Amino acid sequence: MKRMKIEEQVDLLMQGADYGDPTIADAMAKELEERLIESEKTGRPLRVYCGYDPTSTDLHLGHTVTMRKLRQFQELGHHVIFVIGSFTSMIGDPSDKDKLRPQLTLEKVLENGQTYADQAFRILDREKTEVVYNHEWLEKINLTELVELASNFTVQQFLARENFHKRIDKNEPIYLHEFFYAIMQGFDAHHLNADVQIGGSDQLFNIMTGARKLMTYFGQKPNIGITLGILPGTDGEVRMSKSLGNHIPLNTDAVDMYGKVMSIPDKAMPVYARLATEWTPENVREFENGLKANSLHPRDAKMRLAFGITSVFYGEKEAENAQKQFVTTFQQGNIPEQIPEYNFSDDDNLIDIMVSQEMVGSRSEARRLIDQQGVKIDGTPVEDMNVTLQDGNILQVGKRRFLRLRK
RNA sequence: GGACGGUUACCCAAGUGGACAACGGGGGCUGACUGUAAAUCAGCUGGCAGGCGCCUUCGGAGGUUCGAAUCCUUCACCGUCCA
Repeated sequence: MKRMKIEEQVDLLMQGADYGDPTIADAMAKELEERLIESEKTGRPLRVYCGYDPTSTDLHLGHTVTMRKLRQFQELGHHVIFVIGSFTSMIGDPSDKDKLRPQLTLEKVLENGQTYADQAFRILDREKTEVVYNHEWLEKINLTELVELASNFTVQQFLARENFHKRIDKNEPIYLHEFFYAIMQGFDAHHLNADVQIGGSDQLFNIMTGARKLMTYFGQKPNIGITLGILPGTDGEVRMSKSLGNHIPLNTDAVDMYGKVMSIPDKAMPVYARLATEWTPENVREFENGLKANSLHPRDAKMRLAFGITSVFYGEKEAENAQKQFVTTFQQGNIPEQIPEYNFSDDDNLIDIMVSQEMVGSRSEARRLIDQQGVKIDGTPVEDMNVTLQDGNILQVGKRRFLRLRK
């Protein structure tokens, strides 16, 4: 990977970038190319950073999109800085309007940050990653400095941002400190003397207007922004998020991850390929073209995708096993090799077991599923909920929940 | 400081005295079909019970009423506008 041609590098590093405006995309790609050339000449690695607000400690696939990008830089020999938004997350970013973020204590933030970073090291090279906390410099800014920083911006610039613009039209509140958010982020870039900043495409404004402007003001070369597309959740529509329940968590197992990827809608496959795999731009293009031309069967494509993503986190062996399980269970409708067992007694009836083994949420739900032919014993739908159970019976609830009954 | 509006189930969002366990959409679940847990179609989606019953739920607490998510009082939180 080390000796890639510059244009190949640019191609790889810009993969998945989304600026919503081709002019910016071209400009950024060009600047990146220049800086890569310069880096190669001088031997100075680029300083690349991405900031994370550790409000949740449970990472999912969506979080890994920017991390993977950092990883690519890392592999090309550049210096990666993992910024934990210890200051910013204490304030809370109100642009996520739907959730009221609790005010976290610094202690809690540091703790979360650590967990966060630990999970991130499934992707990043721990040895080569510098982890920093932005409260270390941001909390030292005094009012005089803040006013000075703020004087680089006009209200109109902020109002031009679509996000704010829309909210004004809809008569929704915009808090003053939301404006500071971009300034703080810009200050991070300045403080770190960053060459490249990674973020989601929702960070375009903060990076372009905030960071680049402030860096220029401080006499630095403005950092290059690589804003990546947003990974949709398993519904294929909206951004992946735990609270929406459409996420693919990292803390799970290979079988589950594989299955979850298989459940995304067909139309989401290209985005996943671009943002969530380790594939080269060439592989991705081939994948997309295959889908478009129908030369690649959608089911096989999705299996390739699921395999590719799962193997990043669990290795090829585990991914292969997950794939095998998937094929036997869902494609062929067989029973998976490994299923939990339960020792029942004569007092247990079917519904009791389903409830106590958490195969269903309530007795009513159990009844409903039986009505719907969704409960099977040894492959036969249960008609009567008072069936006599026998040692060795396989109880199946829905498609995915299995239990071997033992007496 | 003033005027006005909001708070409904996992999410969004109807409902302004009885037919409301509460329209609709999203999500989730089940079934059929298939190309996979995709797409499409159909059903289900508070709990307990299981033959037309009971209990809990519409920001909190009280009240009016035979009867309230709907009216009144009060508290809390949120928002918009004017100053």
